[in-house]
Amino acid sequence: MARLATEKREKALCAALELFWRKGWHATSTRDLERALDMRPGSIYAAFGSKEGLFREALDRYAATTQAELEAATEGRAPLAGLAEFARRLGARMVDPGTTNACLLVKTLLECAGDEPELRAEADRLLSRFEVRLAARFEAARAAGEVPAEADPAKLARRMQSRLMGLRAYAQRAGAEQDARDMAEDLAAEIEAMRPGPIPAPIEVPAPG
Amino acid sequence: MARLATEKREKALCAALELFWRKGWHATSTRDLERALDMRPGSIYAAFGSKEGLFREALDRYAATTQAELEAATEGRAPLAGLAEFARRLGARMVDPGTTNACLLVKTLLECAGDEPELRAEADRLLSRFEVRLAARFEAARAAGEVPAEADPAKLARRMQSRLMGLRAYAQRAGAEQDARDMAEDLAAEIEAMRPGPIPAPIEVPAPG
DNA sequence: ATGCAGTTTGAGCGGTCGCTCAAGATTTGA
DNA sequence: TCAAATCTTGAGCGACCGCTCAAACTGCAT
Repeated sequence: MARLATEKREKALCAALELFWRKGWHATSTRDLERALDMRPGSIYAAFGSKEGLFREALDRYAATTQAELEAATEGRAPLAGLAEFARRLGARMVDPGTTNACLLVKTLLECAGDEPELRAEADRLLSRFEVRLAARFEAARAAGEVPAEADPAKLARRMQSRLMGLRAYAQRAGAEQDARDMAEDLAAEIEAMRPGPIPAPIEVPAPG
Repeated sequence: MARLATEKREKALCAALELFWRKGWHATSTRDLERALDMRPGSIYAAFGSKEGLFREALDRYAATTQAELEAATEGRAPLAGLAEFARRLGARMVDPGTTNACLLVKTLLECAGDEPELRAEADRLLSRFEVRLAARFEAARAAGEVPAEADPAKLARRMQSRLMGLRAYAQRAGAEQDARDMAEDLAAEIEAMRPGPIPAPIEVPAPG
């Protein structure tokens, strides 16, 4: 297996990620990839082994990027404030055409559930790893007294993960970007409201306007 | 275009729905369908026109079934109680292998976002129709005084839709059925808690045990 | 029994898929 | 300068894709 110059390989992987994210695993053909990476089939197979190998590397890269975004959002903030900031940044990134608003890991989890158990398992593993990071932040929140000592960080992480999955999937609907941003803001506000304050926040906030 | 005996056609459509739901649009081949429907290609094309025609009919049937489940869950209950019951029933149905725990409309929305704009639009339309039904229930809740008069039924419906999408997608993870059931119960409880009561429910319930 | 309209059959079409590999191009080291 | 090592190229393989259609089959009125 050949190794391209690191820089070129990175660029190719980035282009593959963009394509897979937009079109999904099955709908992306090797011909599409050849065009997007500006590489001939032999070179792609020398560098990445197979279409599946390239996809797995793209998945890993995607997950690493998302983790880095979590680090960036939480760094230098109190635990709950960091998690809220992450939700807000996700919302702010929701973009108009919407084909890549949903999480690639979720798209893969749903698309590869029927067959392709390895790809499904890989997406599952990466989602799990991210959830562990969320749980660590909630554990830090507990240690800092931001959430009750009896709260279960793993459960809170699960709930937040599920909420993020939902709002990002919703954002793939036509013209739903603003709605998704609102939901991200709601989620962020709910996370911040876990910190005990003078007035318990109501569960349902009346619609503005 | 030929018309099969209604009964046989229904059975074929049901088998196609099951297969499409499990494997998704791209991964389901016409050979798979021939096997599952026990029909030869000519008969399938005479009855449904094309693979896409069959898929659209399956989508419509799926959406109609889901709407019927909403009717069944809400019938004879107060608005909020009915919506909570629907969430609970969805949770109770989460099943072990998990390949069909996610919503077919969401799977289609995500899988067909890149190309296939018509299928994406069809899934979008059916999701929108369901959301309108949810909004009607929340509007009934407002009329009944179960939620504040200033609440926005459309926004509440959007939020619930997004939550359902999230928990059902989460349920496609390996071994996540119980977690999904818990989230469905949480959602149901939150919906019921919108009704003003003597004690405002806290946003975060400490984990049991 | 017979003719006919409607239905089902399955071989197989033109095309695309993921992928291979011999041959050519490029880089490397002496 | 030139041969060895390495990387790139692209024609093309076998398999499978969605789909067609002439032929065989079926049910029914006569």
